[in-house]
Amino acid sequence: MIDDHRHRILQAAARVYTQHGWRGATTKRIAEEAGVNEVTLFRQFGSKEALLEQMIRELAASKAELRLPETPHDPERELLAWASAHHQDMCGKRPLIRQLMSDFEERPELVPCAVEGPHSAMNQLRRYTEQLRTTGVITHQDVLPAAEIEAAVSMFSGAVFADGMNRDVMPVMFTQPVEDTLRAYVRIFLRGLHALPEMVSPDALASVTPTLPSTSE
Amino acid sequence: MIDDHRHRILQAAARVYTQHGWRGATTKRIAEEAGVNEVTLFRQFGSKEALLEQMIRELAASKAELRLPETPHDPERELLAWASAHHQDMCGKRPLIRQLMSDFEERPELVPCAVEGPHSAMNQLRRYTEQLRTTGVITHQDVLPAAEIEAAVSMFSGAVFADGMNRDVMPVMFTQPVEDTLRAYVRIFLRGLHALPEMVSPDALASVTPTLPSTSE
DNA sequence: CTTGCATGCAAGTAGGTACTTGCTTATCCT
DNA sequence: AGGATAAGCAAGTACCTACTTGCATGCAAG
Repeated sequence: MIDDHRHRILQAAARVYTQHGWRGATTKRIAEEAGVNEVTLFRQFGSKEALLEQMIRELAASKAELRLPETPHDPERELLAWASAHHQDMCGKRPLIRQLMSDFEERPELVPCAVEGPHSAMNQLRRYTEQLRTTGVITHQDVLPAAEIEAAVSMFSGAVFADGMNRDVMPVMFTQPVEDTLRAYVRIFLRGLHALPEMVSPDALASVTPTLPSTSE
Repeated sequence: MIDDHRHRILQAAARVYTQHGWRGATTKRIAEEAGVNEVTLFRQFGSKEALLEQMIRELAASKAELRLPETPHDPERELLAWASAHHQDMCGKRPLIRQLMSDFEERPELVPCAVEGPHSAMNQLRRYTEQLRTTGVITHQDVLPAAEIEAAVSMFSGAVFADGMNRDVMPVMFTQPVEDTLRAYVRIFLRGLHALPEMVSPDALASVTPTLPSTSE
């Protein structure tokens, strides 16, 4: 019974915080939303700050349930699944994320727990990409600097993040449906890594030119 | 004198709003920050809402002063300049943008004016990319669907946005310095459009294989 | 010189905020 | 049956919030 109350209060706090932010999430509103007396809230959590912090920690801990395979088999399909899962997860949490980011200025202690989810997601992508390199899916590794691989990873995950965060408010900037867009992101990512068949087959290519530097610096 | 006061109040409002958000930007704080009496603020602007709205409209109107050339000459250099300018512009407004995005839930009327800047920036990039296509810098146009070009544009600008917004709170996710990262984004973008020399020269390529579909659908 | 006008200052209004206290009621465990 | 525990309710505290009012001051144009 008591756990049930705590749970309901935490859920109510999440809804109210998501809509109105830290300052707008008044104890009165949260109590009404949870259908409990305002005093109960203080008896259970001690203070508004403690309540909101616990709620945020719990919500931030939940992340998209998707593991990229240890060894890549079908990169396009697997990366699309990764992108879709995280895009969807982020769309669900979008208003919460927006409120959180605005609170970073006043409550920097929120940063670490808010950042944990995206961080682990990106590390998964990093490891997967490393596997692409070691298993030879990425051709021309010799001329592709490691920094550029790293940048491709952050570019890809950054684009997924930006799409999820901004699509609702800037429809003119995201003209294609989500799934098509993500598919294209995956292809551009892979092509950026030389992990997609280029306009000529790798075998034929090797016989034509030895190795051509890809940079023009 | 009176315009000077209005200006100082607007600037103070921007600073306070940036730090504390809409609810935290109290008239008392703004007046203190501006060094004027709180009553002056009401006599000049009528209400807190009117003041903040005007301030946001003015700030959102200012955007990075950089025009991509009508006809591309050195895409890598020009796109890097574009990305750098907008990244820097966004870093300057980062706390403001974060607050704005959190207010979208409660004050949707802010959306249009907040979105105007990024929108015009992306349209510039769109036009420039179209020029890349029509002037033939983008090879293999025949096999590159228009939707994928559009996705590349939103991927590139999304990545620049995500980098500018998140780099400060997630240093582990952005390991390389800004300038290097943006340069890599540009290269991956161009490679994604087949606008960078591939591992084999286009001439040699044409003689080896006729045209190979690039998609695996 | 005096008539406006923008400002400062002190005070007040009406409501909201987090949080507390004292008391009553319902429930569960032994 | 009895005693601990958690909940509800009404009221109150001390402070903050946007916003108003009345009055005194300074300054600039007629």
